[in-house]
Amino acid sequence: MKSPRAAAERAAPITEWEALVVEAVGTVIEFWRFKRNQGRVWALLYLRGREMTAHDLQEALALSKGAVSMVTRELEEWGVVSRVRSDADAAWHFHAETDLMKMVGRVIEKRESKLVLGVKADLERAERLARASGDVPPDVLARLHRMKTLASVIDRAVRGFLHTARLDVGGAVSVLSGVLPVRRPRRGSARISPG
Amino acid sequence: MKSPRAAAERAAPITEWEALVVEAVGTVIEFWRFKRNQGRVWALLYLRGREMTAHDLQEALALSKGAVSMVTRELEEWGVVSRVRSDADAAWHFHAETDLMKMVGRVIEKRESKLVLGVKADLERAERLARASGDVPPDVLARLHRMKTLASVIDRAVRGFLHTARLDVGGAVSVLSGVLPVRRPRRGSARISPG
DNA sequence: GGTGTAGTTCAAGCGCGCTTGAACTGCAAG
DNA sequence: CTTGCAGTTCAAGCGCGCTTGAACTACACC
Repeated sequence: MKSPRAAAERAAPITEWEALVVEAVGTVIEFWRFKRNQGRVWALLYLRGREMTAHDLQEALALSKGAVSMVTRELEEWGVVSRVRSDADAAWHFHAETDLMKMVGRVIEKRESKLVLGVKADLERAERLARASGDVPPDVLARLHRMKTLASVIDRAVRGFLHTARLDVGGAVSVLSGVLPVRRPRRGSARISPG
Repeated sequence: MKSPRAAAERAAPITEWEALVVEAVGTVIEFWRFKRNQGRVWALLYLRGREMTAHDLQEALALSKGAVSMVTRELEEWGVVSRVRSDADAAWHFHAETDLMKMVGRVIEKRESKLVLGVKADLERAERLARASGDVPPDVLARLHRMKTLASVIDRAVRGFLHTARLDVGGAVSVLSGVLPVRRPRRGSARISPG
């Protein structure tokens, strides 16, 4: 064969239980508007806990060459996967970082900001136009104004969520990396298992 | 003509500023995984503050007959739009309720529950299978367990958000209906019932 | 130089959900 | 009964984003 090294370390085919985990993470990540395969790749890397080549990933997850390239690049940009050049092998090897949720939080926040800024600008322009036109009844203007208020309320609620999630996820990061978060006798946080 | 009543009350074509509002709400509602046209219809009904027929909506928002029928039925099922038979006209008239966010919160919560329950079940099954197979290294089992913990953490964060959002939106409802929310510095008992 | 493998890019294809519009029911007036 | 409008349904069409796979670059070894 051409590459005895790679051939020797042929990727282990994915097991049934690994597939369950991979698809579960894929489903969640898809729900948060990322690509399913991003979640699948991260999940497998994290689960196995050792480096895998692009080729390994391609076979284990039944992806095309191109898909692996795109997905890994995106995960790398977000800092949830890193790529190392191993000595024993000419190929790149990927391994999972543990701060998946930090990335999710960051990206969601950016998306939300963009959305909210656009909407706010549109509502304000609408209000200006409506006032300028002069023939808009006061009750309609009042409702328009209330919608702006609603937008702010929603915005604040989402930001509050992201903030809280970020904090909670601070614990989650530790959970993923194996470091136990400080046990606070808060609400039912007794879920954390001994390492 | 055939129907002098309807002809006389021809729907006012949508103005530029109304379009801005309608599209803004459509964008937000779409972001929350509802149909854009659901947001557009609700927004126009709410903004104008008076009843509109299916035909009015069709013209004002450039929708097809079928689309109006589907969208209004869905909005009705969620309780954010109601339908009344006017005396002056044989047709149904729609008008907007003000508790849009209550619906959004409810539906999002349902979706999230479904997702989380499925994921939890899958991860638990995976853990059982992995243990049963016997040849899974302990560190991998540990990571699998940690993923379950992460799932719980995320779940709790989302539920916290929805809870908070629901409360905040209690105020928002009042905002939309014109009743000013009481400025309570603390959350919790801010449930305002005008009736 | 040539050969082979690793990885990237992007136009074309595919899948999936939303929208359309024609056929349908129902009702009221003539 | 017929006519005409209001509203519903659903198969087919369309749009949009993800995936594919072939052509490409890059690099290592001979």
